[in-house]
Amino acid sequence: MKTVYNIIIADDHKMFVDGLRSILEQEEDLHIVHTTSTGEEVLKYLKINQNEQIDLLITDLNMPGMDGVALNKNIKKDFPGIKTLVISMLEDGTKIKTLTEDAVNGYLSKNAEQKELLKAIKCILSGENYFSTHIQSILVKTITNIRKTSEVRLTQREKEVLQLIAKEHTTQEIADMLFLSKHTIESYRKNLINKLEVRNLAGLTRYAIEHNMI
Amino acid sequence: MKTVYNIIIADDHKMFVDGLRSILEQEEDLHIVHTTSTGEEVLKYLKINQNEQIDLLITDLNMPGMDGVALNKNIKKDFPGIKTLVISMLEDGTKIKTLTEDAVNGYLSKNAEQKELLKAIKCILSGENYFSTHIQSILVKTITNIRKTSEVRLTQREKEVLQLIAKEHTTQEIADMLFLSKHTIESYRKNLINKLEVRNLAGLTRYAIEHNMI
DNA sequence: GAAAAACTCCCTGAATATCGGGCTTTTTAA
DNA sequence: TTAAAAAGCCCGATATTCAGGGAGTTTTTC
Repeated sequence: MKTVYNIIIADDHKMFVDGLRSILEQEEDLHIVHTTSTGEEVLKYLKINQNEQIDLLITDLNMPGMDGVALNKNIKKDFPGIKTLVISMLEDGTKIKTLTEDAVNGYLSKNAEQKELLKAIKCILSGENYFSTHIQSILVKTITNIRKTSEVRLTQREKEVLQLIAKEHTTQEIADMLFLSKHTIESYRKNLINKLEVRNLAGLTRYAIEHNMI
Repeated sequence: MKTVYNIIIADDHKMFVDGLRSILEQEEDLHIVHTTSTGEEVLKYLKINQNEQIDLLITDLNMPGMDGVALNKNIKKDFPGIKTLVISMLEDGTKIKTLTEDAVNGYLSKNAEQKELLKAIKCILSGENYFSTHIQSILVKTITNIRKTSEVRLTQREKEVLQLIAKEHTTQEIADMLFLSKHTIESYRKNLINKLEVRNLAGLTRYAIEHNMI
């Protein structure tokens, strides 16, 4: 008896999907049943074709609308039987971390070789997870880094004030906006400078932008 | 007589190269003679194999080391007979503009269809340039936008000062670094605030970051 | 229910930034 | 080539930020 695995591909870069298809079509036991360019379409397809047995979803990370992270989460919630392999341009540690927490089965960079792609797919279909040593090291780095930076967690109020500071508002203005004394805002400002280990307003602004708070 | 066109592909995403190859291999008149993952390799290959007639270079925009923009420029300088087609993930208006100024023959987004890819290649090989209407509109938008923002062009000195300001340096420090009076730096600061139409240090920092000057 | 964290407010002096001027030199364009 | 514009430079007055404290109230967390 010959097993054929059913695969769905989600990627808004059609050229990439075409490439992926031509690679997978060379394998006799891999069958692409559907390709979409958004995460929403995948879920819609699965809901309509519940009778169809899908084994693997290969998805891009960055897509318009529902991205790979959200899609993976939804899949694992509603269709836990489907394995997921995320393939991405970038090696975004935070997103990889979230994906692993959501039980993704593998992560591959788009600069991986054809050989590695097939290896990952085979690996996942046989029940194991696949993460290259490189991805693993990124994951570890991210987790340890998060642990380090999570010590400087800001409170809601602090975030609020920081945002307004970065938006060029003066202390007095912020005080008026939040119905607080200007002394209070000055305290926040001081605390933020301490907590974030910056020297001045420029540092605060940079922090705010880098943590996309504006 | 049957013409076969020789093509070189440069992209650090091997999976994409594989996909591209399998698409192009279906065409009888297209022949991939070489694939590389960096721009430097392309130039090296061309220098060594001068006798070989290359018709088209298909290159990614974002690559480690020499990127697509620099590669295109070098190709057009040293091997003006070779047509170039840049394929990129992102639709970066500024880079597209630079590319057109450097006589690139076509620009394609990676989310283009297989059909469009072949159309673009055929178009370029027949002597025309290929830019989709979408890319054209981005180009126009970028150019008009540049014209708009070019009114607030900063001098070299201003950029230098702005950078240092955004890096949390105080006026005195910057003055020391640039061997200028602190009053001078204060003037720059003032002028920058005027020119960039911001209110304070936070605005300057944001501008610097948004125009990736740090 | 106690301890910790968050939130609020206040003070002072020193440092720094901001604003409104004006001046000379270099570059650009009519 | 010669004005006009831009770049580079400086000053003083005022406003704001920064650093160092202290201290009471409310909310979370254990």
